[in-house]
Amino acid sequence: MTAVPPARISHPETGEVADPRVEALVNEVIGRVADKWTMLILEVLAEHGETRFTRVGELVGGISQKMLTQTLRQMERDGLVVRTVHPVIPPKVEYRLTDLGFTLAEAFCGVWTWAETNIDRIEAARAAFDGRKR
Amino acid sequence: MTAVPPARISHPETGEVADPRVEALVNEVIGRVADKWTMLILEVLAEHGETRFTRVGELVGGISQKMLTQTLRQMERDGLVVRTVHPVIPPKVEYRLTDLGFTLAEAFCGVWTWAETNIDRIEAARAAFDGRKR
DNA sequence: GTGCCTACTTTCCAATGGAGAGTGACCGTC
DNA sequence: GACGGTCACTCTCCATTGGAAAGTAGGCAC
Repeated sequence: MTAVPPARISHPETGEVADPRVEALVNEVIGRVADKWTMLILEVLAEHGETRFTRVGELVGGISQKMLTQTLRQMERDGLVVRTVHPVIPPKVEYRLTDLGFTLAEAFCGVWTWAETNIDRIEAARAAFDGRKR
Repeated sequence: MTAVPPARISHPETGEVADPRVEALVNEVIGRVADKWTMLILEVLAEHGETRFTRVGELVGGISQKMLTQTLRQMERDGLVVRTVHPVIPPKVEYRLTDLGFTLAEAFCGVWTWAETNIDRIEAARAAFDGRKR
């Protein structure tokens, strides 16, 4: 988190950044992590702290139970969340971000604020595009 | 890009951030933009500047033509890229980021460096998880 | 007993994504 | 003048993914 490597953008024609092995791995990680539900869950866990299964689903909104379980499991496997099972009846399972998860949430924070500040521009662009083409 | 709103994370129990209408719109935008191919294309266009159709495909790697056209069209509609058709034979179409696209690329830059710096931690977490469960 | 609670799991079906072939428009070669 | 090549798609077929809804487990209240 300290010692951020030099920017990876804004230098066209300057050659690749690193060896292709790392490149491929990074792409694989991006593929896993840059998914709608992962981002949304990351956000609610960052905002609400330790949260129960169904509550996460409510806060995310519009997610099916299948995808909720699946995404949470994936995130647990990648070390982004910790799953705590309280052996009570009825069952109680809580999820919270690990340090790693938190750093990722911070990284995504920029995208979030970008989305907030640029919604109008996107909608304008869409309207212009749709108006032009049809 | 100026006047970044206060951080949206790290304050559990502090109540929601804004009105739910904006919340929903932001989620919709995130859903569109936080997609594997969009991120990857954004990255190559940020790094390589104006680029031709097939070249983008090569640089992204592993993307089908269908998804390439589809994602580029979507990005064009959202005002992230500009599509320039040179009326020559054989056809030549170039794509480049708009200012808006560039700001998004910058926002994603944090995720990129996060992925680079944390690959080892993710792999370790996965190994631990898989070892525990099987 | 019958329900109810929660966190899943399973089943079924519709939508998405990938592989690969086809298309159009023209040019250069034979 | 038929033939192949180039490039940016577009179309078709099929496997995988994702959503909706029902089922499961296991004990507790009635």
